[in-house]
Amino acid sequence: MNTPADPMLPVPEIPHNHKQCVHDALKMAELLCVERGVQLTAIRHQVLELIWESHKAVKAYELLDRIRPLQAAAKPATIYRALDFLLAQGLVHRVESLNAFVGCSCSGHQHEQLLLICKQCEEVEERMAAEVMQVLAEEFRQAGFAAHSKAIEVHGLCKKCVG
Amino acid sequence: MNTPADPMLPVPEIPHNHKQCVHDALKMAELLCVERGVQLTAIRHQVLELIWESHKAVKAYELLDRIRPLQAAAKPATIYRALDFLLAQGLVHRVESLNAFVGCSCSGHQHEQLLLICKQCEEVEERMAAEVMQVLAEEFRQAGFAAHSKAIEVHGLCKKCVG
DNA sequence: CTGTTATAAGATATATTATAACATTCGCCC
DNA sequence: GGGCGAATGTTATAATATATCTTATAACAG
Repeated sequence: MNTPADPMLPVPEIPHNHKQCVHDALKMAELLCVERGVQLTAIRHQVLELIWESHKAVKAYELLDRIRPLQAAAKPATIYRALDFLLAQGLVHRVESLNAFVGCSCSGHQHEQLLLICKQCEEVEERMAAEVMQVLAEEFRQAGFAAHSKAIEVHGLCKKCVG
Repeated sequence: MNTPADPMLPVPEIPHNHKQCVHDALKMAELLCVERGVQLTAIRHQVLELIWESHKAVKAYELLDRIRPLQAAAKPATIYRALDFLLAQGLVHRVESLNAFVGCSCSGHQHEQLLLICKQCEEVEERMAAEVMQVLAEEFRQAGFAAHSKAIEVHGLCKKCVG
């Protein structure tokens, strides 16, 4: 079942401490919002926390269901407004191809990202992929195209699921 | 209003003969369907033709409105089924980020594509971008990711609109 | 021509995703 | 504590997509 270690791959995976991971993301979000003078209100914070429950992309109406224990009166607009805010602050990404949302794992920087979306476990890995972005930029230049969007989504099987 | 010619850009644009362009695309579609032993039925042909009316990405319900003069009884499923077929045959692309559809300009080949989506004129340019795909493949290897999807969508301003 | 099988299309209903519009409340500044 | 803008509540509806069941047609063998 297990494939032998690939000599090309660097260090073996550090086991993922998700509690820590979420904690860091939330702390970072709080910090950034203070810095920027915008309000990470209770609802927005809760939505962000719900999104970070896993690394899977999560749907708006799923968030709605999951926030109801905390916000009994929540309506679609409640979620979409929180999402609008979080997207604007770069704290989450919208996964266009899934109509779903995922926490941004490097919220500090404005950046282009590559999103690797696993069809099996549904987790989304975010990568900077500087070289890809650079080659893309050259392609845009050739096409005379002024790119705005900054996310590239690719579906497939992640390392854990491809085994 | 006009920007001077950019010395980096190759030949000036060949004026686009859209009638020819559509004709070619439809002929190619007919040929491929015969080759593959699948049926390009009247509805499917009409939908493909409607999609090719422009190089803009077109919405399913817009197609529905536009096919009604020809197919008075058309319902959402009519369009979605035709689209499913056309997508399966690689004759059109789904633009995930717009929930819209656009004709595939190189239907013959199975291939990876870069879709340059103009925010202003809404046209979609399809490019092979071999080098981009190659660098991406290397990135996937590093991530241990087995990519399935083959389309990359980028929003921005096209050559005509950026001027 | 007729029966058989597979595929396509019609028809209805409903699920899912997202926004509009307007009212109300909250938090902050003065 | 009054005014202002941001945030949230509330209701309604728009836009996108699929499920399911029925009916029709194509293709082909006998």
